[in-house]
Amino acid sequence: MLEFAVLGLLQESPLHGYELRRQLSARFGTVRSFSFGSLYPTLNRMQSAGWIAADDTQAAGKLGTRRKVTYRITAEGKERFAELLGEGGPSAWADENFDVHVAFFGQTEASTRLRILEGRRGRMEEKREEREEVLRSTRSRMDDYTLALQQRGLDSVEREVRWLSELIDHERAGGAAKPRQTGSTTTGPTQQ
Amino acid sequence: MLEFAVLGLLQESPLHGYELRRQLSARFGTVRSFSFGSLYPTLNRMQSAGWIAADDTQAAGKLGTRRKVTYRITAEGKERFAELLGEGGPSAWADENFDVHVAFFGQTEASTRLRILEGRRGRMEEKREEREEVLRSTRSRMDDYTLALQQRGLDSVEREVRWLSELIDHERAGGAAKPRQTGSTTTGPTQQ
DNA sequence: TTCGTCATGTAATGGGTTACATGATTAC
DNA sequence: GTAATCATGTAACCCATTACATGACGAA
Repeated sequence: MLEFAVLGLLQESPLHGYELRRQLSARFGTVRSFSFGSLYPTLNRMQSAGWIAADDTQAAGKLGTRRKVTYRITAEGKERFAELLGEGGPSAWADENFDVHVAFFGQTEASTRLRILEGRRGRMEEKREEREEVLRSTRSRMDDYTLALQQRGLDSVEREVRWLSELIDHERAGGAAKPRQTGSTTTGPTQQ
Repeated sequence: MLEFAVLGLLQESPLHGYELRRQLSARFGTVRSFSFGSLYPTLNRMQSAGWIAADDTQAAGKLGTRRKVTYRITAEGKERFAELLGEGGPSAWADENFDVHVAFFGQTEASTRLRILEGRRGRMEEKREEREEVLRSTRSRMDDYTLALQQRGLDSVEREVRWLSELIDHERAGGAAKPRQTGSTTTGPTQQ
């Protein structure tokens, strides 16, 4: 996941670790933001694998002091990224990966985009079913807090299904207009 | 987390591992459901710690064949659970723990409940601010997919803030009526 | 008698975290 | 000159997962 995100960002432009992490939080912060303790070792691994390379054109202000290791993607890295982009199976619509895949949809083939969105929707529909069943069968035994939690859970799954359906419709229509949120987040804040 | 959830469920009634996992998925499935590979070792650890005990009243149908190890909570386990219930600091409103805490709010002190809800809201408000800032500053450079993702992220954070505010209001009012979802999930499905 | 599901467990692995350590650069 | 933040890295650990292995029980 980190690997995929890093390749995607470096595909756009070379970056050093610290800055990379900032972009990571901004772009994928919906999901999580990574710690340096996992970022730097990952960068080293990826370099060993040949997917990225350190730009040794570093400032060299004082002699010997290398700071700011800027990484760029290599040809092999681009290949690897393309491979990951093409991944349209279940792993692509798993919780940990889905958001990152969507973030790179701009570079993903249309058919793969559709597969991922539909796969994700299918999975969310299953989840909705499960949640509905739980609510149906145990509602009476639940206290108010558990109930509130369950309903919120169900609600957010339903919302995701709707959101996905909108995106899918746009895909099928050719993806001309911008897909928008179900709620009107942008127009008026916090009105219910 | 698993530990906390297990103690809470065993507090209600003794259960064996397999059944425990089912309840876990039903009650906390909003967050995640655990695999046996983590459940069973956890049960053994908790038994060693003295928080739970295996009921060896198992069926003994054939001699020597023990199946269905039913666990019950011990006095020490109850103490430990109470300790976890009382935890109202940042760890209680972290993503991984918050839902479980809410699920056990029925057994949590009112003041702790409020602390957790307000702590969570504070954190979500920060997150909202961050997301708004990202949208404000990079909207123009974002493609449609990234934008859709970002807006959905912001929307769900805003929703959580509203949900928390409702719960907090109910807490302050004495918690008489059932706290409800913002959207009308229960009344009419899938109308926006 | 065989298949599905109930039931328990282990081993290897993975993917991250926190805490720690170090030092340069910038702003006051 | 000193504090904040930029910047990189390591080591110990944690909590989970997957894959594997085993076997009882009930139903067709």
